[in-house]
Amino acid sequence: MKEITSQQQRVLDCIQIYIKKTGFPPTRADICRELGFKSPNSAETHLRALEKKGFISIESGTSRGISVNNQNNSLSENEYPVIGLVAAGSPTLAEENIERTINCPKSFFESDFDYFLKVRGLSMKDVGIMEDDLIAVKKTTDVKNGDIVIARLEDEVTVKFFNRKSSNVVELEPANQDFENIVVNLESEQLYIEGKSVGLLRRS
Amino acid sequence: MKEITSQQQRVLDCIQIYIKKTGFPPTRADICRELGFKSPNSAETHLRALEKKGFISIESGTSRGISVNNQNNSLSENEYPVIGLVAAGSPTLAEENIERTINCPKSFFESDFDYFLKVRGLSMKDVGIMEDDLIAVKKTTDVKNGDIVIARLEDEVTVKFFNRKSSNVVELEPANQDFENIVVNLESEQLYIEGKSVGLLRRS
DNA sequence: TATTATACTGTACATATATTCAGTATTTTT
DNA sequence: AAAAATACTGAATATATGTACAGTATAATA
Repeated sequence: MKEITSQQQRVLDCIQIYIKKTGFPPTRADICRELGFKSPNSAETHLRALEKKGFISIESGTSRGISVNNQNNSLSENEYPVIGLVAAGSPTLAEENIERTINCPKSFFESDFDYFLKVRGLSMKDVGIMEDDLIAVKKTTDVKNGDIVIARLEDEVTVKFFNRKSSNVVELEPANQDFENIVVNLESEQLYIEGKSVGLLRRS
Repeated sequence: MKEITSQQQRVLDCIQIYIKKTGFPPTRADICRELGFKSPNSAETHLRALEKKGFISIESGTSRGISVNNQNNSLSENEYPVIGLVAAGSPTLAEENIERTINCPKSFFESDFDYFLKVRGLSMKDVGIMEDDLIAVKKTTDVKNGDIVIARLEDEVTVKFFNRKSSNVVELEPANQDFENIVVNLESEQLYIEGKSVGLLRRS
């Protein structure tokens, strides 16, 4: 995705506002009217530039055939995948791990997030994370002590408090007295931090 | 909103799928192609019927000028009020009780709901309802034993399990051993069931 | 320095598209 | 029993719209 110019940004904004307002994309003439251009070719050349840079797609020969490309992945802007049981060693977001998707506003939680993780077990019961709850997970390795993290240890994915004891030792702490702390020696064991919890959803 | 016929539903579905797939609404010819009609007038009459019944709007003289009216649609988003501390005796949804609103899809929880209630206290801790959690509340008095209800007892609003003991006695049961059951004798006390919990949201 | 990208005006035209009119037939409502 | 709604085919047409072509001008790039 190349850089967008300020005028092209104006046109892109205009398209998105028009769609939001009317439900369908603008014509070249509509864009001219909105932005004060006097020739439909002004809009046309901007559209071609936006298409070349990947911001929109244009269906040729089709009236109002403009669609705005969602910069991120194939998932539509507000569909978030729900990850259930993650198979050992497979990438978390692999298609076979996606149980279903949930339509949710992007800024629904305090931070943006990438997927929902369906909770198994009661190891975080004391902070109100129950079986089958959906944790909103932000993919990041930038976690602080006290964060609720989604960690992969060997072939196990687990949700725990993160607590770095020293440069080589991390403790994963449950919030349930029936469970014990997991002490990870980073020299002998591999610990992947998949992300951290930024919110929770329960649908019952 | 009048009743929709099955063919009209097919056309409406076709429009929504087309928009989702392409980013812009279909033409009459597109609808014919998708549904196997041989005359554009077949689509036209269906569109007129859908417009008359309020399911869509048509911008006349405008190509692809169809917009789906989602006000009652489950996909549409809505602003839901967040109710915090409810003043004694005042209606729950009175403006002064609304802390803020949250934009949330209508069909976000299993059942539709009316507002979010911000939880105070830990009386339902053992079922994972923590302080400051937001409970999605459906306004209803139709509750069953075992439902988590929002009940008003005298001037107190509380979240508890509902348990009808007899025609005149209801028990409100916490999910926390530190709290005690509230036994309500309906003959001597007034119990208002404001609604029941249909989901939970935590934003941290 | 030549070339390409950006940022427009203005005209023209083929065609994509909405929309009307004329029919036919069945079902639902009044 | 009549009227209205539903559910189509088929043809015709005005216009809404994409798009090419001809210019002008400035900034960025090679």
